[in-house]
Amino acid sequence: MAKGSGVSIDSADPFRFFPHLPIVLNSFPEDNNNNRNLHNWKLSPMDATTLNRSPPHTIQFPLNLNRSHHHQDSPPPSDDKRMVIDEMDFFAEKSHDNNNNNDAVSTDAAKNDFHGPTSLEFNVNTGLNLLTTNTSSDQSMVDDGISPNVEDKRAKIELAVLRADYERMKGENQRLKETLNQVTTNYNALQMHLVTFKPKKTEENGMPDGKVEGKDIVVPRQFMDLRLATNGDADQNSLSSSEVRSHERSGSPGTNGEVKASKEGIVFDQDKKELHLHGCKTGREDSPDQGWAANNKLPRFNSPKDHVDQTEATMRKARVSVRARSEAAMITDGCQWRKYGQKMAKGNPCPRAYYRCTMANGCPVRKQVQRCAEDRTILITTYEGNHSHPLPPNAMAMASTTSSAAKMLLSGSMSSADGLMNSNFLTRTLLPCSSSMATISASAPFPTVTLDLTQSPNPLQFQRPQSQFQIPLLPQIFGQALQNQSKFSGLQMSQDMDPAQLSHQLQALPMNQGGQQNSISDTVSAATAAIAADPNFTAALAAAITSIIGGSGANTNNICGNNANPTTTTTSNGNITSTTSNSNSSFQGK
DNA sequence: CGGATTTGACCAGCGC
DNA sequence: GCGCTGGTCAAATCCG
Repeated sequence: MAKGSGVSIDSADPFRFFPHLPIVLNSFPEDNNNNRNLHNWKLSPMDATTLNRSPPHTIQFPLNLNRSHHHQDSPPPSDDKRMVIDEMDFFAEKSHDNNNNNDAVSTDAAKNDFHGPTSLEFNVNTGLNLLTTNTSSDQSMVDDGISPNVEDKRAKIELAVLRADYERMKGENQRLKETLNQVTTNYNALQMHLVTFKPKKTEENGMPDGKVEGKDIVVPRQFMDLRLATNGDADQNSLSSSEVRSHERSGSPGTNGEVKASKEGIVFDQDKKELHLHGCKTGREDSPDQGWAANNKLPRFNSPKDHVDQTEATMRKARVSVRARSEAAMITDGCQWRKYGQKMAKGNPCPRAYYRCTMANGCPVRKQVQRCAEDRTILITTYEGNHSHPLPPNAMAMASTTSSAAKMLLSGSMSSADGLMNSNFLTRTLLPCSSSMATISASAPFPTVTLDLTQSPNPLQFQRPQSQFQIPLLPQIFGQALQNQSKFSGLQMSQDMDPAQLSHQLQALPMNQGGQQNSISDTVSAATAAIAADPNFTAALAAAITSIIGGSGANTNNICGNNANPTTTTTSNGNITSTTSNSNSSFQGK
């Protein structure tokens, strides 16, 4: 337990288990029916995803099916696969999409989609093409040698009908998928525009971003903040950082202290040093200047926008640490990091590495990576700050999760009358099924949410074996849950805060920082909710979400999900994945 | 050669 | 005021 450094993360916190993933897939009805196979393969979901976007070589299991397809000569796939049909279909579709739009002809995809025996059969016939063909093929299958009876014809017709339905369904699924993709792209595009224009706007207005921004978007504001932070402009405003610090110490409301004060104001407003949103006591929390906190000191708020900024400042202060088993030096979260320092932390023989996001100039996000002293197989990654730039799909999961957790943390703390965080609230929020997947460190200098992916689920919780692929989804869902919760809590807070503040806050939530991710996740969740009603689309939706979120990364390695992360691209270590296999270290990927 | 990493120096907050 | 600690900077070094 390192002292107070935000790190308390390490061991200080009573980590709780994170019954992750399993839930996810299981939640999908179809899984119950089919997925067993997938689970066995451990690839499934991801595979599906990867299939969709990655080149064939990445696909292992599915490909086989495809091959079978391609090699029509080869014997039909085992019946086992039949079970999976539905899921595969979706995936297939994706792959299909990826491959091309040419349904009819290449139908490859379509055929591929059908891994099931039926599919095969169809495929063989279908290879030629449409329903008609299929029918014919069907005939061969059905009739073989038998005289064409009325029944046969009926059967054919039925098959044709089914096939038609199938095609239709496929089409729908595809459309849904396209819609999701569209939304995602549009969102990213908007995000980019915002990032581009926002600064100008605020400057032009000469207004404290507050208002304008508030309405428009929060992201920009962050951006502004970030710039300030990075540029060290804060000082320009009036006081030097040192001055600020001195003020803080003295307890003067101005300067940096203002940030806090204002923040607090959001909640209680007064008690400056005693009660903080964070639930931390004064001491270190006041040392925003330190390390990561440096960002916090930067923005000084004199304008009305203050409360908003304050909120964000708070956000930046909030930290989210992820504990995961990994042999890799660092988990891959989809972002690009640059190491800028390494230090030995007190109480831990393992050095702590400092990284900063390099995906965009001035991105304030930083992370610390350190192995747990007690169990060196556990890698503790602590994130702080919000990205000031759009994130790649494969980075969204983690970013979304962390930002959501941070929001959650903050909102939770704010809502609490005494300034203490309600860990139960948070934990419950995270996942209904889990009561202890996340913990909040009240002792840490900064509010810290710890997501422990190293522990096995609670005995009472899901025992079911987990498969790796589940992991990827978790973060997203997890993040979503958090987000929703945070929003929810935000609403609740309304009671405690003034309308203006609330509005800002609410506005901030969606777009905030990792904002884009939030939006996306929101979008996805919304779509999910809408479609979920129809059980028939559950699987499709699952596949779509998976592809967009986890798969988008396109990292073949990503099987591991973020959070643990997906070791995406570069790093190669997919370890984490296994790591997450909370169920046990057994998986540790190697 | 350019970018990333390493590593010691430096700064600031905190406790004594 | 001093020492400890966390965090950052930046020159030196490494690597592709």
